[in-house]
Amino acid sequence: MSRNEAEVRAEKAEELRQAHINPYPSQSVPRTHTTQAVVEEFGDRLESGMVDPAGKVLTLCGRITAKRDSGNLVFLDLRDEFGRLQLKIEKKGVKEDSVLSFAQIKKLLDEGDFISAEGIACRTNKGELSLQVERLSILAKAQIPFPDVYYGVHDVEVCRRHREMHLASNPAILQRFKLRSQIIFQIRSFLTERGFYEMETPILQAIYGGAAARPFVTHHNALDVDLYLRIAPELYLKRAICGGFERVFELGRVFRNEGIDSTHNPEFTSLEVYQAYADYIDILTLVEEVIIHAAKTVYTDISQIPYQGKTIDLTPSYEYNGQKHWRILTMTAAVKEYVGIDFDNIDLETALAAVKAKGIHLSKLEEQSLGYLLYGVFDKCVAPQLEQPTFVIDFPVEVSPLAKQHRAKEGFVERFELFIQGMEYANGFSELNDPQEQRRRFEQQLAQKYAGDEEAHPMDEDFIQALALGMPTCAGMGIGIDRLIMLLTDTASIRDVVMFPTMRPRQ
RNA sequence: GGGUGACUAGCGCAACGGUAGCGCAUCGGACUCUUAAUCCGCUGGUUCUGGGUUCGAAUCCCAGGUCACCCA
Repeated sequence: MSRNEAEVRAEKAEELRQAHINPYPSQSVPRTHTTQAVVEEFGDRLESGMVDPAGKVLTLCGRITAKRDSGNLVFLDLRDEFGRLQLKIEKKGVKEDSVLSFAQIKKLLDEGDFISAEGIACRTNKGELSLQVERLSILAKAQIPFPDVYYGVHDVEVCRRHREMHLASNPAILQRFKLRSQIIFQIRSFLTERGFYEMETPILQAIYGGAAARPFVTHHNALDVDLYLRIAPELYLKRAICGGFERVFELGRVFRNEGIDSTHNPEFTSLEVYQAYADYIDILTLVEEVIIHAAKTVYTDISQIPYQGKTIDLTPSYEYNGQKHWRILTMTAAVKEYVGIDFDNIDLETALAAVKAKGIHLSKLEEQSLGYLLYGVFDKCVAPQLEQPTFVIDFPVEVSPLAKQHRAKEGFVERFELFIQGMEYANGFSELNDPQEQRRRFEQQLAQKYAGDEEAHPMDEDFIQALALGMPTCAGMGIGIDRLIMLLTDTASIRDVVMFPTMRPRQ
């Protein structure tokens, strides 16, 4: 029975211990240079075959990603977060007081091991900038085979279940998640500079709300009550506005108990922003500003965002009320343009016949009223066709229980959604602040819930009481951050911008 | 929820009804300028799981599992 690689590596760790070398030491490493710093300091110096004449001793640390052994000379590739540097290790060059002897380096080190190396910058005969190693020690022994350096890990299941392998074997993936972090930082600082305060509202909620979705349920033992993981922070953020905050946001995780596909993960990151004394066009403008600011952390030219073979243009060039925006069209205009049915001048019976004549399949809910029908037709037939950034505005009141009635159009609310590449990126509206009207909306939602709509909004008395205390004119918006990061990192699946996506547990 | 496809050594793949094989890695050996190092040699398998058909199944059939993609 032969040993597998994991057993071999465990034995190597044991052999280090036998030699009184801890394969997992705890001392901090006095790093003087990252791989990048070595390139910056010596990159345009040193002739081939030369060693830094100043003899400056550098200390680097990182992970071995390749080992090339040619007898009394061994080359290791050392990778840290910033890049790669070759270590040149000559038998005669390793000092007596090195933690690992030349023989131990050859025999006991493998790809994946973390090490620290002390030596002098040099350039090999073949011209590669390297570190001529004098002392080398182990920081952490890797005990399973390191992903193939040349091929990397490409099995999507391994990449997602064991993201550390994906990251360790593929610098481009590490870069994607660095960008994610930078984008989120930029969004936070943009809003903070604009006077928005970041809130931390409950994730465990007794009544979930703020969106149309099914929640995850959990149980609090001491209170002996079921609690829901939030599907949105909306209602609490508006209560903060009722209390006197004028500009608030929350950037964090929300949870929706629904299927998993390339644009849906059960937990995802949302940004919600509320601004007092603003209306939906003001907050639509803020959506543009936030997304453009985020895009500028990645691209200098926002008119040429590459996404899955297409090019997205984020330049606001559509004239609306004297301002430049992304394309704006009302939902009825959109349906008229893309489907050819004019919902502004039609009754339910005629509309139903027209929709059915086009072979569009409808749910019971969608057959109930002109509003549900309009939204259903838009959602199925128009949204998937909106490739360049497009705001669709003025939604039916039936599908918008938290939005304020339209100032001019009966049966509609002041609401928008942003679509890019047929996908919803943002949603916002002038917030309903009339407590009596809010109660009526919740009651209508309850009626739908009893009629079988599992995503209908539940009644929330605490929220109505907050509105009764008074909420100023106000508008708010939400952006799906994971989808935005997909767009800005040209990634096809949400599961590859979420570092550890939800997967069915093994066994 | 429905459809399609994938699953074989640590990794990447082949064998398509007739003895499970190749490359890389691991392991042993050689080598002071390699960089997917090279050269020589040796290991390594519940072919996702269970059942069926067959003289014989990785291969065909049925059920299940995981994943991916598409549709609702």
